[in-house]
Amino acid sequence: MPAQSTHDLIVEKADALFYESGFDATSFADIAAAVGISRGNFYHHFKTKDDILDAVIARRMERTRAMLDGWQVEGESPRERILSFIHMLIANRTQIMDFGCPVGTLCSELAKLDHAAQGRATEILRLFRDWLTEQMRALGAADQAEALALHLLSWSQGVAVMATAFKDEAFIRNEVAGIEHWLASLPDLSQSP
Amino acid sequence: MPAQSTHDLIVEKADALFYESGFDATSFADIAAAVGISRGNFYHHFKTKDDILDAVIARRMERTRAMLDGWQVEGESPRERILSFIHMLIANRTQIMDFGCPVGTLCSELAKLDHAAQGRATEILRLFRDWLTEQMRALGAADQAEALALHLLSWSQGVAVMATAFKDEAFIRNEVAGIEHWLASLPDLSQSP
DNA sequence: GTCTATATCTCGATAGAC
DNA sequence: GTCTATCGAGATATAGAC
Repeated sequence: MPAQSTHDLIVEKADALFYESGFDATSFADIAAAVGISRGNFYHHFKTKDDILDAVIARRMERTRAMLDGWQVEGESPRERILSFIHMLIANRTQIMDFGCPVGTLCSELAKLDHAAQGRATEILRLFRDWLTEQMRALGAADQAEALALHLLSWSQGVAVMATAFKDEAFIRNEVAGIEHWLASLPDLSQSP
Repeated sequence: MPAQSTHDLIVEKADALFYESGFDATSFADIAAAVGISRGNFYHHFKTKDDILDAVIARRMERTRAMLDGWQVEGESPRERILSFIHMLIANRTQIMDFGCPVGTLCSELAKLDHAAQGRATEILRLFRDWLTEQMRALGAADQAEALALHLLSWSQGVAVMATAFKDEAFIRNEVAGIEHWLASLPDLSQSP
C-alpha cells in the first residue's frame, strides 16, 4: 500500500470533521491540526473551503459506490442486500446518536446555507435511492420500485434524526425490527411468470 | 393588540433566521438587520448568542404547546387530531423543501456543535411525542402508544429530510398518503370493554 | 511541498455618549 | 432604550522564504 498523500489525508480528516462538527463550523485550522500541517500549507492543496467540500463529497460518492458494490456481490438475494442497508443503522448506531446520518445532515446543512454544492450532496443520496430501486425491482416491485426505495431511505433518515435527538438506542433497534418486518411483508413476485 | 416589544421582535426574527440559515451561520448582524436596530443595541436585550437561542427555543415550545392545544380542541377524535399533525407536512411543504423541519434540523445542528441547549431543543420534540402518545392511547394502543408515537414522529422527520434533499413535492404527498393509510389501518380498541 | 508571517474580514461582545 | 465606536479573537486567504 502506497503512503497516503497529504491531499488524501486532508480529504479524509475533513470528511470526518464535516460529519462530526458540520461543514460551516469546521475551520481550516481544525483540519490542519487534525492532519498535522500548517494552515499555510493548506492552500497548496486546496484553494478554497468549497474545494475541500467538493473533494469530500467526491470521496463519499466513491466510498458509497464501493459499499453498494460490496453488498451487491455479498448478498445472495435482493432481500439480503436490502438488509445490509438496513443494518447500517445498527452498525453505526453510536455515531448516528452523536452526529446523525452523514449524508442527510450534510444535505440539510447545505440547504440552509443555500450552498452551491447542495445538488452534489444529494447525488450521494441518489446512489442509495437507485441501488435500492434496483433491489426492489428484483423483488418484482416493478413500477412501485422507486417509491418503495424512497420510502425505505426516508425511514432510515427519520430514525437517524430521532436517534440523534433522543439518544435512544432502543428506539433504533425497535425501528430496525419494524423495517425488517415491513421488508418481509413485501411480496416477492420475481418468481412469477 | 399591544405594540410588539423589541425583545420579542428580536426573538421572532432570530427564530426565522435560525430556521432558514441555521443557528451557527446566523450572526448578530443578520438579526439586527432583520429587526432594524444596531448591533450595539442588541446587548441591552441579550447578553450572549446562547441567550437568544434559549429564548428562541422557549418561543418554539410555547407555540408548539398552543398548536397542540388547538388540535386537541378542534379535533373530534384522536384520529382527526393525529391527521392535523400529519397535514403539517403538506401545509408547510414549501418551507420544508427549502429548510427541513425546524425542530429536527435544530436538534441535528446542536448535536454537531455539542451545544449545551441540545437537550432543550429535544424538549420540543418531546412535546410532540407526548401529545401523539396521548392520542395513540386514546385509540386504545395502551403500552404500544409511545412506540407508535415515536414511529410517526420519526416518519415525518424522514419525509422532511428527504423533501429537503430532493425538493420533491410529489414525494411528500405520496408519503403523507402512506401515513394516512397506516393510521387508518391501526385498530381502534377504545370502544372495547 | 512545507513553513512562517501577515493581510483582511467578520465574528461575538463591550464601553460610553445621548 | 438606542446609538456609534471599538476591542480581541478567530476566520479565510495570500506572500514569500526555505
